Amino acid sequence: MLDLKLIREQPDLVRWAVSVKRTNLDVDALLELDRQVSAQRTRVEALQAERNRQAKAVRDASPEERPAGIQRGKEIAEQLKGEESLLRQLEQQLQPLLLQVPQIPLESVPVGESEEDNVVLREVGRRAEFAFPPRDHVALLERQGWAEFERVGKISGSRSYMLRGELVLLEQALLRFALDFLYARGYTLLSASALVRPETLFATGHFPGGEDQVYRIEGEALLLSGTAEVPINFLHAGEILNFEELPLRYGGISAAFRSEAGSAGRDVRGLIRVHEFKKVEQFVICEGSLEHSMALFGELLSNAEEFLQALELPYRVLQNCTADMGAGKLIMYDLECWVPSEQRYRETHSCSNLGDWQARRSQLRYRDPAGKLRFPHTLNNTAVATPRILVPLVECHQQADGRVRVPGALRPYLGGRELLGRALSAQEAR
RNA sequence: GGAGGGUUGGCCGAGCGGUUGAAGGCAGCAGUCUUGAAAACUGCAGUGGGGUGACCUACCGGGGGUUCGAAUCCCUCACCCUCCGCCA
Repeated sequence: MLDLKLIREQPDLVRWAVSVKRTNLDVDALLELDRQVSAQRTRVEALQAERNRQAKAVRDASPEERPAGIQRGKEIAEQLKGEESLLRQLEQQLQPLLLQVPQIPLESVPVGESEEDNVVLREVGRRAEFAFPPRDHVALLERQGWAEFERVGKISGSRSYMLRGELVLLEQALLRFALDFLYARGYTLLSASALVRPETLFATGHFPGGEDQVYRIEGEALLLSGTAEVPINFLHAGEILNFEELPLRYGGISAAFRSEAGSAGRDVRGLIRVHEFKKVEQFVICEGSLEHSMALFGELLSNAEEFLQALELPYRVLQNCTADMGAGKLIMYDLECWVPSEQRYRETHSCSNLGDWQARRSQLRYRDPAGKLRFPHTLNNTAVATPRILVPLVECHQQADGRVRVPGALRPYLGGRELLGRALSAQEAR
């Protein structure tokens, strides 16, 4: 959500944002409706003032004057009823439009038309060279007995998976490493429920627009969130935060659910795109200035990069262009890890600075040192998401014999083991 | 699932249907006093919307209703607490 004043005073800026973000929003219709709401509000308030005056007059009236005063009050109340209901109608028309107004991207963000226009900022780490034909993660997992792909379909349908054996431990190691990693950097850890109310999804900006990505619980007004960003963002909703406690740094672990409506046929095989996964998310609430939030954007980004470096995974940093960055975002970088079987990078992390866009929707404020109420900035980035991260991890660290080398950072979580799996025979490994 | 009690400003906590936007306290800001600080005392001070301004208006968990007039009465939803039942 943007400040209505900004929309009124700089409609061209908003039109620009709508255009470069490929949003479908009629800014002029919004402005016209806003004018109608303002005019109607003025009418309603004038009537309210009259009603209040009349009520006081009745209170102070002599018994003889009273009936006439009450009659007059009734007339005002009757008229007010109609005008108020019209105001409510207009406001209800305006509200959904306001929720669609995108954040103005930073000037530095490349303007683009699709994800094709995202910009590679840098590539880090050496892509593994294999002296043998590398297997893809599905083949690797099946041969090691590390996953159930065939049977699980009868339990949960397509895009489902079940990890098995040592891979369960590897997944837990990754999650635990991510938590320790953030804890060591002063992040407050949260173990969050994915079960959330609809307003939490409006607050983050997933709604309106992302409704078909989210699972609903039948008979309940609850939904299954696709990221801990949703519950964490709403944790302080409606509060006035103490300036001294900013920035709030959170590391939240949760289950994550995504319907993947609209991705039919894409990545149906393996662990890249599944309906349910586990994620450790970084989430920060900071002072509402670009100076602060961009510093923290850098922090969230380098946390993720250091994490990937600790996993010894080659990755690249991508700056998302305006068309591929989501309505609420000021700026967004994706981290993509190298997947040998596909000979390309796949997204594992997504780092965003939302400015005050989410905070406005969440009624989240703080009092600055001058005593003025201000909206903070919010940011988020993945710390780790599994099982997706397992794809580059097992593929990049696979050995000729089908075993998987454990990067040093994870060994403490796996009893010091350097290799997972059993050496496959030449026949098995085929 | 059943029964009852609650939700008021940054926090705590009063509040007969009509000078209550809301007592009082704490915290905050300014001043007096003091070498300085503390204490004490005095004053200022809620949030959003509208107006150049005096000022008007809304907000006492959300929504709806009764009334000339609602923080106060009614309905409804959410949440919190207590007891009973069930339960990983």
